[in-house]
Amino acid sequence: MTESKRLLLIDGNSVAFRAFFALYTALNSMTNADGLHTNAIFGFNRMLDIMLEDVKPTDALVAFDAGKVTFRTKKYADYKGGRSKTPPELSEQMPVIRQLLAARGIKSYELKNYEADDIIGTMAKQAETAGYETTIFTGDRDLTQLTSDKTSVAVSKKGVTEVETYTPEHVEEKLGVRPDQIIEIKGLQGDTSDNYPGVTGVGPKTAVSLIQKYGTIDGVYENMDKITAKKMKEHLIEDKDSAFQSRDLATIRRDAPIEIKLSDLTYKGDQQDELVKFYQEMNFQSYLNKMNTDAGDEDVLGLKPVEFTVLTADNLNELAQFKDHVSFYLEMPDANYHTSTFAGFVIGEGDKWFVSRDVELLKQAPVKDLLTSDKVQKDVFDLKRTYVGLNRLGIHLSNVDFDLLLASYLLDTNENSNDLGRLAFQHGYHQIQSDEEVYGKGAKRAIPDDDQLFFEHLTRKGITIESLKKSLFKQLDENEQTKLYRDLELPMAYVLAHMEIAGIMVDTDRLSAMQSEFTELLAQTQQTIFQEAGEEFNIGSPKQLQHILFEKLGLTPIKKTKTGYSTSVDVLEKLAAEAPIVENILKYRQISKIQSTYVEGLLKVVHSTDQKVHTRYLQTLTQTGRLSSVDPNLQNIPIRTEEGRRIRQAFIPSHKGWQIFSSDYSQIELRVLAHITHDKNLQEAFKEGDDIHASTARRIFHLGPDAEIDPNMRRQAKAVNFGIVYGISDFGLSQNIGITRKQARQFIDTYFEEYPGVKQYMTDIVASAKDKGYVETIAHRRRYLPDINARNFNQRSFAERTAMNTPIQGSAADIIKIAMIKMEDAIKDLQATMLLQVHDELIFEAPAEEIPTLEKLVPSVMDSAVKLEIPLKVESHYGNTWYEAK
DNA sequence: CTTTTCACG
DNA sequence: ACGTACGTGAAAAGC
Repeated sequence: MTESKRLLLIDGNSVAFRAFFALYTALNSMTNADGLHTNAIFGFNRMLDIMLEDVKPTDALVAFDAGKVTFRTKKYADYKGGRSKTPPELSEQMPVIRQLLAARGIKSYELKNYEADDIIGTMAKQAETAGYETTIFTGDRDLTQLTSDKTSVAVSKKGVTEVETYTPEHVEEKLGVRPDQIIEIKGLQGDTSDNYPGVTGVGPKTAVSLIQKYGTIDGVYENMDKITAKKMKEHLIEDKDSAFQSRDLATIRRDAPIEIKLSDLTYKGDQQDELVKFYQEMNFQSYLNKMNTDAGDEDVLGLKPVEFTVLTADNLNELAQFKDHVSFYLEMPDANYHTSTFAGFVIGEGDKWFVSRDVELLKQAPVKDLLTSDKVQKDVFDLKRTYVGLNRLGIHLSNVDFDLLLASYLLDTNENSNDLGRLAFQHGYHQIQSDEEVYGKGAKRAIPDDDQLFFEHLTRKGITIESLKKSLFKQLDENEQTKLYRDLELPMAYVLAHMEIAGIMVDTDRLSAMQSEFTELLAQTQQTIFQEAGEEFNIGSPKQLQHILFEKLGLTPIKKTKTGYSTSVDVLEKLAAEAPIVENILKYRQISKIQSTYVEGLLKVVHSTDQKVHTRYLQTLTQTGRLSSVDPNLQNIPIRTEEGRRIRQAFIPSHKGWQIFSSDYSQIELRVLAHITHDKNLQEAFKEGDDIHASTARRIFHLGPDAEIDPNMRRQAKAVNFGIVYGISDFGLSQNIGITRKQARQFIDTYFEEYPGVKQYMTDIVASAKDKGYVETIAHRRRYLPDINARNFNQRSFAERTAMNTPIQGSAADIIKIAMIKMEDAIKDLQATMLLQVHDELIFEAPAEEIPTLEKLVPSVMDSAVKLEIPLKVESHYGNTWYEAK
């Protein structure tokens, strides 16, 4: 060998398929002048770039499937039967992908009666003989059977850029068998997506263990006398033909009658003229100028130049030109905008953009007037962040019309990002880079020193906000989400900003006292555990704990995790009777959790300036419309155990003589369920003011109206009610309350008989989700469920449960948000301040003399937030600390 | 950077 | 037969 040859073999259909779905959300925004969809072509090209860069091939081939009929379908008519057909939006792109390949100097090939796999298998074999290094690129894991010393298989995982590369060692590590044994596994377990059966009752686990033992399917049948499991043996005998046939179907051919030779595969590289023409036809601006041609005036990344003016004290007055409208972006490099430094800002409209690193300028009249004006509309990215940032500079942002981040979140909770550039890309706008690309990531992330670079990026942010406004508003309108945006989420951003800025006072002395107390307790418990274990070890390490419990002390493992035996609470509780050490470990875990996460964690984030914690509510994160809380998370402060609950003693009012006041919705999710299902029986219980879990117990256990409900029945009924809200499964319920799956099934069946409206709703909502692809809340909040029609049972089941749960959890989130907006207005003349929201609960601080007013006012605002078919119920508590407000 | 565990609704 | 409850965030360990 004089020079090394590197061959790149690409599975054209499977990669195109991956590219299409990776950019599925961009489907409608990516079309060329002729209306041709281009997302798969674009994605394919991106993936191609990555592979070419990675492999630097001397030779390359893209193999395509020749059509539906192959030698496999001739042998087995149902092969790949039942597959939903390729979407027309993808089919139309397939021939164009071949044009792309031609322009990029790569040969494509297909062969009648054979699949792309077989072409690749055959070519890879020839290449091996000829001493080539081969890389196969595909979206299909089945091709990993072709790995060898000379051949690796790169499988695209998710998105366009993520790839997992398989070598024989990696295959063995991941699957537990050698590459050549993959077909044996497939023969036994079959393949649902290719639609061949294998052996009944044999799934991946069984198949792998059989092949590990006997090497091949032939080996299995030669050793039938050693197989003791009766049912499995019967199935193996029964399905013997099927096993061999399935293996045959799974086997990629390495001797397909291909008419091309290795020497035909030379990678010629980009055909400049042809490729320019192609990119122009596809409207691929970014690629066009990556090629460094003069076909446009963009830079290497395909970005058109932008113009900006650096704002100074001398040209401030130019801002007076903006009379009706500006886009504004305030750059704060750290995620936490309560403490972040300020890096700069951009403000402007159309082709007039002003930028600066000096945020002090914002305090000057012309800029400040613009931002606070009720006449000039502002468009931003992340209103709450911008509001809090400006508030720190003494500027009260007002009259925001468009928030790109918020609007985008409402349109699709799945495809959302806090990165303006990345989010813009998802909406089909490419004239900006992501922050990650410009600023870097991880430890290297930094605002560039280069003014030109930084200011251009800022300017593009302003332009991006302006450019996407119209289209996103239009989409909100089409989704009937304008009201949700304008009357709910946009006002919500201000309310949350006010709450975050207010913060809640922390009694650090109290926390410090608890810290010493827990340190002592932990030390004691630790010593006891070491004695019981007979050695010292790190109790906080699951790995070391496993060793002590299951190896040294010989306790029985109950549950496995990916890496070993589980030591979680439910496991330890079952083991508690076997050894006293277990109880102590549970105690240690509980205290050390409270100590590290709450006592020490909270002390770390108290602002030294005001002795308060200022959380950030993430308004655009959850899939259901709930808020989440970070830095610190104030939505998971302990309450269920007394030791933990004491943390709440450290949350106190910020003024002397004030109280903490809290109101929570009682059973809001079940009430929402009663409302949206219209179930008569469930509604009746709420209208009568019954104890809902007792009422459910009465029904599912068929008890008379006067019968006593014992606590255990009520507990079980409560679990059933929870299960219903979560999208019930018999397994889940059985696990939760420790009954058999059969009993759980019985409970569920009875529940549905007693509450037929609920049953009907569950059926309908799943059907509707399958039909429309999304579910909605009462305020038209939307959640798309791409997996609702998945062939994979687990993915599909998960999506179905989500379809049942999201309208309930999400509508409850809508309700409390509406209440919060009304609340801010209702208490505006009081000194009382709203501080926290914990999903179904609002927490305030107020002077003691206002408590009687709040006791009437707050519940009335909350229970009248929306009109449902059943009443809402609110309970209130107050005290000197959050702990006492119970 | 991922995994495990555990805190909340 | 599959392998699960729904929605979150933080800490620590161990790669």
